[in-house]
Amino acid sequence: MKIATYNVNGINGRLPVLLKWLALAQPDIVCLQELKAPQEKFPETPIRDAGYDVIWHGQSRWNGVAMLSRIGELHETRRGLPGDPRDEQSRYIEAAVGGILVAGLYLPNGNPWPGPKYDYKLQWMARLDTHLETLFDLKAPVVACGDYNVIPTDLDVYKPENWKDDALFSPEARAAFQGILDQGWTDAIRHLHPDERIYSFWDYWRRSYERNAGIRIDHLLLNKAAAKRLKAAGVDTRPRGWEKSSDHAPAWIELADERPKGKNERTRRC
DNA sequence: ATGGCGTGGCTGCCACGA
Repeated sequence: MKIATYNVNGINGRLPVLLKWLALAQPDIVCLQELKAPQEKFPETPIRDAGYDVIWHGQSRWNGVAMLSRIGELHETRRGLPGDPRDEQSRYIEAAVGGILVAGLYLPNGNPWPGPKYDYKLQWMARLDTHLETLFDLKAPVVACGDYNVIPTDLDVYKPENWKDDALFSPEARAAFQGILDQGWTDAIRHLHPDERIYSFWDYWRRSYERNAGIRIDHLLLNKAAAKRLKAAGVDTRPRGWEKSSDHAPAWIELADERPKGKNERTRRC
């Protein structure tokens, strides 16, 4: 089972790129961020025509998250991150599908730092920490993926000194991300590639992608049951080189199929 | 150090992103 997270930076402007990538990569479950479309302007029909069930939480101009599945119906368990009823930004959606629980999130950018947007980011991360703690111990596999807008370590940024004053690389944001990992979550890409430079975002300007001047901010976190099934993880850089691309590329994992139970044990041994 | 580019919304710009 292949699960991906992709910040599309505008779902309607990006639809041809998204559909081309879905056909190419054939992901089973996809979380999308930065739809930049109100609820009624989400392109539901072309996505369903591509073979996916879909749920989404839109917002005019900014934010917006969606989830796609081609392995069965999405059973939505939550929209909106709990912990602040006054928060009206569309940044969190959660659903059960195919025996696993998937959370798709778009963590606030937080720039400029310091400032109210930065405060909102840290508050949002504290709420995420609280909520993910309730999901970690579920018996079922849980995948919490999305644009975290956090560069976890120096290995995740092409030139750390350029980012030292940025909210994506602030000590507090990094500590908050580490705090979530300390609950026991596995950063899938880093776990399988401990020393490799892997990026998921490249600025549009200064030929950043051509120079591979990127950062890794799109993450897939796995609880114990999900980590046990982790087979592969990476970033699919192909669409980043296409015309009219997002500035992000999709990050993905592959989970092993659920192990057959009971009567199949014997036949597997033969 | 600054600016560079791109999206969407409502009209010649502005807010926002990372």
